[in-house]
Amino acid sequence: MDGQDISTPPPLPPPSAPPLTTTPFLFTPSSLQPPLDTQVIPDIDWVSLLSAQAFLGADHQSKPVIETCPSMAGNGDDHRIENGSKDKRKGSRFKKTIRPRFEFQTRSADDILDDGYKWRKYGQKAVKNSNYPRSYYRCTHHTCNVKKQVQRLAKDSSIVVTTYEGIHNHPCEKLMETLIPLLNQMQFLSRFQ
DNA sequence: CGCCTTTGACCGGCGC
DNA sequence: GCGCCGGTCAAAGGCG
Repeated sequence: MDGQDISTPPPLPPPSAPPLTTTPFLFTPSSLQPPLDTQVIPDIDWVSLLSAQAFLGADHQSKPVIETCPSMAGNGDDHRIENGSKDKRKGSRFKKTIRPRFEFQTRSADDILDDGYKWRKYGQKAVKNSNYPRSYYRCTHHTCNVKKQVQRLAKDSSIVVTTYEGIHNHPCEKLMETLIPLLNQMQFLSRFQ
């Protein structure tokens, strides 16, 4: 368990909504090098993705849907191994767990996509075989430990590769702001059917 | 003053 | 065992 209470209402919306502000949207996981033991679902659309993420919210640990990879534990639980630590570093003392992970590409001039969540950058690294650094972000919500990585494609610098890892355990306020008037309108219209 | 980014150092995993 | 590499920490500085 990653520390979040998955018995209570599943996270609404999905861990990270598709970037609404970037066009055109590309989803071409097959063009990427999947990390480790990832399972890539080709030709995924966001409708199925949203369904998948809803499912992940209900039972993401036993049945990761999009991609999985060994990763540092998180989402609230501290999985640090407590033996003989010389320093207080967290990253090096987490045991591996499986966390849901998926990635997509967008063609955008901006590295940072407005996905409705608030992120804090905690690192940047130059990676091999790429002229562009990889940036590491963490969700700023205090109980949420979702991370994302952002990197431009070496072959096409206009494409940004974003990798999300983990499940948000809190609602996306921006998305709710958008959805609530829509839901109200749908309720209103449904009375005439 | 609080939050954020930047950046060098550190760590574990992995291949040889 | 060693070196490379990716991921993370945390101090320092910037900004509103």
